[in-house]
Order: sequence, then C-alpha cells, then structure tokens
Amino acid sequence: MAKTKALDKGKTLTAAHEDYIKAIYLLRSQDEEVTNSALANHLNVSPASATNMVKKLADLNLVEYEPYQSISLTVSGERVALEVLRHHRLLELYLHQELKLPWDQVHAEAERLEHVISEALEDAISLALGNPLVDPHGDPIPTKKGMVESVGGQPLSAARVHRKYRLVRVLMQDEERLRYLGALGLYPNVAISLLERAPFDGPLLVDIDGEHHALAYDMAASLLVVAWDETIEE
Amino acid sequence: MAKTKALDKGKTLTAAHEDYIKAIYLLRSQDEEVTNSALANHLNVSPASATNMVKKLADLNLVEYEPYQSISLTVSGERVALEVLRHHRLLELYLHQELKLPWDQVHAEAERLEHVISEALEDAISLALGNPLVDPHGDPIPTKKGMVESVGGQPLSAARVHRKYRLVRVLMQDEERLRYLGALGLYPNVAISLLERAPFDGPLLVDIDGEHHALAYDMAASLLVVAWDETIEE
DNA sequence: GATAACATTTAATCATGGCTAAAACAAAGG
DNA sequence: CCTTTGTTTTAGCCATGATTAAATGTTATC
Ligand SMILES: [Mn+2]
Ligand SMILES: [Mn+2]
Ligand SMILES: [Mn+2]
Ligand SMILES: [Mn+2]
Repeated sequence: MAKTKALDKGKTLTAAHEDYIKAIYLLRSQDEEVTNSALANHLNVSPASATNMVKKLADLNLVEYEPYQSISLTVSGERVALEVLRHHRLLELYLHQELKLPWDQVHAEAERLEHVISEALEDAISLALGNPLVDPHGDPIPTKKGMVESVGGQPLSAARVHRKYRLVRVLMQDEERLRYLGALGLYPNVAISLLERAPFDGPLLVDIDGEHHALAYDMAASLLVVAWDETIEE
Repeated sequence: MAKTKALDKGKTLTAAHEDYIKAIYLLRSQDEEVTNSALANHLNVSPASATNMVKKLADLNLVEYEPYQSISLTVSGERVALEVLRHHRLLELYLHQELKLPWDQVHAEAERLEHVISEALEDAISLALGNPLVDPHGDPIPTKKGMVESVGGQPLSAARVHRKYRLVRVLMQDEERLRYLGALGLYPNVAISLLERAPFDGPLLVDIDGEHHALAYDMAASLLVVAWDETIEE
C-alpha cells in the first residue's frame, strides 16, 4: 500500500542491478567515496552507464541519489547487497572446499553464479558447508538475516617484528596475486611472523609456517593478521 | 582461415542462443518436426521471436535454415547443444545427489546454471560424480567429447502384464508430475510390474517395489522400462 | 485450380544496458 | 569573482531479444 516500490516489485532485479548494488556496498565498506565514476571504474563501464543505472536504482528505491552527490544504499538496497554477497561468498567457499577449484578461480565463477542460484540452492550450499561465516579469502559471509560478522585484524605491514600472527583475511581479488600467495602457502589461518622490515616501505622478510620468504610491502598491506594467541587455535 | 564463423567467434553465445540450440536438439531427438513455431512453443516466446533468433543462428553457422523449411543443427550447432546438455544434466545430478535438492526442482535450477559454469567447474562436477552417464531422470549425459549413450526401454504403458521391469527413464519435466512420481517412489532403477491394464487406454494397476498403485495411462506412457533381468543388477 | 485456413515471416516497437560526444556543473587558484 | 580543470550528466546512438499486427507463403478442400 505504501511506497515500497522495490519490495512489491519482488524478483525483478537483473544481474546488472545486483552487480551495481554490490559494488556500491563494497566501495562503501572500504570507506571509499561512492561516486558514479568510482562505480563505473569498479564495474568497468563508462561513467555515463553508471549514472544511467544509478538513476534506475533510485527509481526502485534501492539507492539514495541526488545528481552530483555521492550514492548510498537504502535499507532495501542494503538487503539486496547482503543477499548477493552471501551468494557470492558461499559459492566461493563451496567451489573451493567441496569442488576443489583453486582459490584464484572461485571469484570469477561466483561472480556469474551469484545471480542465478535459488534460495533453496543457497540454503543447501550453506547447510553442506555447516553454515560458515567466512569465505576462502577470509571475507565474512552475511547470514541469512543479513548479519555480517566484522573480521578484525591489522595489516601485516604494520605488525610487530618477531611475533607470531595468524593470517585472517586477504584483501585481494586479482588472480595472479592470489596464485602467488597460494604458492607461498599464504591462506587464511596460516601462521606468519615478521622477521625483518626494510625501510622506506620496502619488502618484508616473513616466516610462513616455518619457511622464510620476502614479501613486497603492498602485498603485506593487503594481508590482515591477528596475534596468534589472541585467536582460538584450530 | 576458412568460413568457420561460429568457431572463430569463440565464446560469444548468450544464454538465449544456447537455449534455442538446445531446444532444437531436444525437439529433433523426440522426432518432432523442428519448425519455428514448435521452437517458439517450447521456449515460450512468440513465433516471430523464434524466426528472428533462428536467422541469427543461421548467420553464425549453427543451424541450417531456409524460410518456411524446418530447422536442423549444423555440426557446430550440435556441438553446442551437447555441451549445454552436458552442463544441464551434470548439474541436475549434482544438485540432486550432492546437495539433496528434490528432483522436481533441479531442472529449473540447471536451466539457469547451465549457461554460466566454466569448463573447469563442469570438469570438477563431473569428477565429483565419477563421470556419470545418466541424470536423475534417466536422461543420458553427453560425454566431454560429445558422445551420447542411447538409453533403451519401452513405455510402461506398452509393457507385458506380470513381468518385472526396471524403470530407466522418466520423460517428464513438469514439477507437479515429478513430485507425484517421487511420492510413489518412481525413480530410475526402481522395480515395477504391471498387474492389470484397463481398456480404452485407461489407468494401469502397478506394483512399485511391493506397493500397489493405480497409474494414469499417459503417465505410464512417459515411463520407460526394461525387463528386470535384462539389466545389470545394482 | 481457386480459395480458405493456417503457418510463417516481415515490419514496426519496446525495454535493457551498454557506448561516445557534448553540455553542464563543482571546486580550486589566481 | 572569474576562469580553468576535471567530474558528472545529458543527448543521441547501438545491439539484443522480446512483442504485436500486418503481410505473405503453404496446404488442404472443394
Ligand atoms: Mn556478479
Ligand atoms: Mn572472497
Ligand atoms: Mn537454459
Ligand atoms: Mn533431466
């Protein structure tokens, strides 16, 4: 009866809608200003295309938008974002854990699958995984009700020398880099400590589960760690 | 170098293209005349839409088509059909067997997923299932190379009375009917025998794994069976 | 062999989600 | 304040895949 446009429309959102909404959510959560050109950049479309779609989303009451202002999600928009993100991350974990796809490939696959799975399949996947709360990169999986556990951690680049940490999150999506990290054994939950820090934001010497490796500063900045003893073992 | 249009174009086919090609293949394999309106009917689009798409497919060298004539797949068209069908049926089986989705739901789910899974995921699914050759409805799964095992069997409606058969295939996609069959325990490989056949194509009295049920004639016509002892047990 | 009935194709439109180029606006510096 | 620079929006366009209505072709019947 009221003006719950987006709600009564029901399931009319396309993959394009969902990707824009998810992108807005993700940019927002990285504390980046959500402008149409940031969006365009993130989605590899022209700024004009982003403007166009954002207007449609505003018509659907999924985003708040005034020309030349930055964009935010409405409550229903955020619901959609969390739903899609839940699909995405559940799929990533499922593909990696159950179907043994390499962790650098699961993102691209989930990017397409996230838009076409039914609620029933989402539930089945979640159940098969034991209702997990983090994906293979350590990103939190929103619950069915839209709750997101905040994953803590500090950048490895800012960690103390000679202290044992646990890798909890990898803020990276690029396949090449993920493959590289995988080759070093740098997956969530691995033990890592800083042996030496070169000056001027130079490379770091790290101990990864016993092996010594050099790691570029910007890589280390994308690895979130927590002190080993602050975490529940296994 | 030659005129292998469809081949060099590579992966430019959309879900719409794939669904049309698959529909042509399926109609053909049911010995139905593949006209644009049969296609339109099968895909729930208008005849004009079918004509339109078929012309595009002809341009891509995927179908053979002359106005007012019936349609057939080219060699590359058939390759595409088998590829999509493989995706579809592997997915159906995976969703049913591994994720425990009810068999009446897997078709609709696979209908969407079939267009978005990568070769790597297709392979992973096939491997996880032990490279299976039939889906949950008894339909054959094309191999990676495009081979299709022909599933034998005669309609239960034409079977002999008082002989033990094995259900091998269910030629039905409708959710309601599948749910009904499932409730009767009528899945592939179940033992079934005809106790009594009513005249004038009337209902059949059948023994399903020990239980007696009446079955409408047209239902029975969609159930393919083989003599129990002609088949490898288990 | 003409014509009626039906099937099929063509023509004209529409919605979606892109694009480029041009116009409008915002922010900063002089 | 005014102008320059860069950002954002508008305008005009395109491809895709659908639609309906009109035109055309095919087939069967008399
Ligand atoms: Mn996506
Ligand atoms: Mn992830
Ligand atoms: Mn499909
Ligand atoms: Mn099937």
